[in-house]
Amino acid sequence: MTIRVLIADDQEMIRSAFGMILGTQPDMEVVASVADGESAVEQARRLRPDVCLLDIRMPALDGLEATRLLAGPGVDTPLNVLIATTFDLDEYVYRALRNGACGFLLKDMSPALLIEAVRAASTGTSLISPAVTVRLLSKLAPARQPGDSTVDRPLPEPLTDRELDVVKLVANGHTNDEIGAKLYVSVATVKTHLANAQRKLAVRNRVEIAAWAWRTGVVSG
Amino acid sequence: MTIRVLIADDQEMIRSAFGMILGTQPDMEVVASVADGESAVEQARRLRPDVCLLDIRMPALDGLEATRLLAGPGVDTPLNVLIATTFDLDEYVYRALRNGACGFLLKDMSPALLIEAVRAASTGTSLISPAVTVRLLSKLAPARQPGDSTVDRPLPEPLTDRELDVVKLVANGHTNDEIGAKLYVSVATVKTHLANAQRKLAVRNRVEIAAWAWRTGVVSG
DNA sequence: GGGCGACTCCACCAAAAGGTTGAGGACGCT
DNA sequence: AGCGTCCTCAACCTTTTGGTGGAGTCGCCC
Repeated sequence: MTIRVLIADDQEMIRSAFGMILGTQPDMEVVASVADGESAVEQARRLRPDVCLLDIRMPALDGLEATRLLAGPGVDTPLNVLIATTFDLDEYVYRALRNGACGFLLKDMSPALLIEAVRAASTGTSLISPAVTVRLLSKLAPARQPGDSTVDRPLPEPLTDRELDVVKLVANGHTNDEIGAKLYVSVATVKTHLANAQRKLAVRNRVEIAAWAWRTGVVSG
Repeated sequence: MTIRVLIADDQEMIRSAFGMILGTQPDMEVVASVADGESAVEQARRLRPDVCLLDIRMPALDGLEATRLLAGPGVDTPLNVLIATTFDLDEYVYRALRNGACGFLLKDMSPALLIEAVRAASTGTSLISPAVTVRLLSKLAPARQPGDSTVDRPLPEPLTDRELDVVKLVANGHTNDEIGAKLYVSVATVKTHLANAQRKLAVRNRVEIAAWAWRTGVVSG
């Protein structure tokens, strides 16, 4: 069960380097190697490789648009797309991921990482260059900073199960009335839980409660 | 310039497996191998390894707390900590990263990935297990789903600059009064902007406005 | 059996947010 | 000049939230 890879990059050098790296793996095979976005989309649709390794800067159609055409929302049978680029711009990362890419690599990565990324992509999972990951993380969890007071040490007073239920619903934008209805309790109860949670989390209103819930991952997207 | 690694895991098997994997690399050296959190912190402080590879479930002191002690906010010379665990829980991921860990690995990863992660960690950069990354990404950019309607299309009615200012402050948990003070406008103005933003985003209250702001990355952390 | 914590609920009040309508000034575009 | 958009503000009212204090039930543990 070999992993079939399509490589798209306008630089001949890069294409052959990637080809050589992947060629060292017995279970990987480069099925196409093209120099522009239009050919990439064309070949990808015809050959349906397990992984499409796309550069961003390409003639005719850039890698981000190509990604959207191959893996974006609305595509019925999306392919696994891995973006590899020299340019480490947030804008690129976001657009790539939103367009359905399942990986974002910088060209200064090690060969071993490329191989791991391709392997991950072939199963639809994601792997992102360390340097990029650091920045993505900083958006999820503020970066480590000496003297930072907003630490995530375990709460001195942990939330009870019921409080957590209420907090989750608050984070989803529900009013106290709705929460009461959903949990089959009165509004008074909801308010009690909320007040307690508010005290325990040391926050001032429900928006901050919701913020805590989003930050810590108690609720998700 | 070898990379000195400390391994902490309560399972003898895991410790030796990790040791063997890292041992295959000429530039890596396991300088300590301990079975509980307290020893891990102790040895790490004494030996100052380049990378600390910690399990979460450990006697005496769990890996998350150990991470905080070695790399958390307030530590003057933080060490590079890599968390490796069997349990893929969001709660763990967030706490680990907030406590200063620069990586989060699942124990079902490939040896090659472990090596890459250690190498990345030794320079302070991050690498996260593919499976975990997928979920982290889904918080940044909604996951690809055929027929998904929550796509990254631009809003039919885009927010104005001022509305965005207000939205950001809402997402940070401020009241309308505070927002007015910060932006040097009256509360009435804040309410107007907020009402407009609410209509444009098609949401029902400020918590959902905040949720939108976090989802789309208008505000971070 | 007494204590404790979690969960439930009530009343009352103050503060904040949400909804509506209207209106004036600044700016750019045609 | 006329038009539209954005930003600003106001008055008025309803709904929702936040704050405080109290109170009853249940299950668990010592």
